[in-house]
Amino acid sequence: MNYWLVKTEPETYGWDDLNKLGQDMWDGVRNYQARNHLNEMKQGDLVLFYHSGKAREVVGIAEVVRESYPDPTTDDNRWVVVDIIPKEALKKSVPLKLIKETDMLQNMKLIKQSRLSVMPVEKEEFDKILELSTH
DNA sequence: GCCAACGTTGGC
DNA sequence: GCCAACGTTGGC
Repeated sequence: MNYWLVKTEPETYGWDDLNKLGQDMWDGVRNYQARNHLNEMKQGDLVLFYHSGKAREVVGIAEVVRESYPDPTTDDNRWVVVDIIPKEALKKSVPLKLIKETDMLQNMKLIKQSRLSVMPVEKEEFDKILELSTH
């Protein structure tokens, strides 16, 4: 199983929106690197759900329930989506600031490549963020 | 509101 | 094929 992180502007589409819908497709990705990561996602993979902009924190965990297929919101066949469901809200969201202050998380693409919207996360990093969310 | 990072576009 | 110009993202 693999681990991922996706970013979204909560004012446009946030964790609450996904929860209201129960399941949704992750559409709108228009960047090759992010697209390639979507293509690598497997059913059952877990996805950290990050709010960018004003919030800047990881708020929940989603699960991939359908692997990549052509993005129905465009005729351009270069782009794909996956379907995800909300799995678990973090007890306490984990702010970017805390991630930056945590030694083990220094190599996260979230820090190193701040514009990337879909990125892989190491299991150790995933577990560490869950740990940070409990206290 | 500013700016760094980085992707895309278009002229040559 | 290179690179300058420009647009967008996202942190500060």
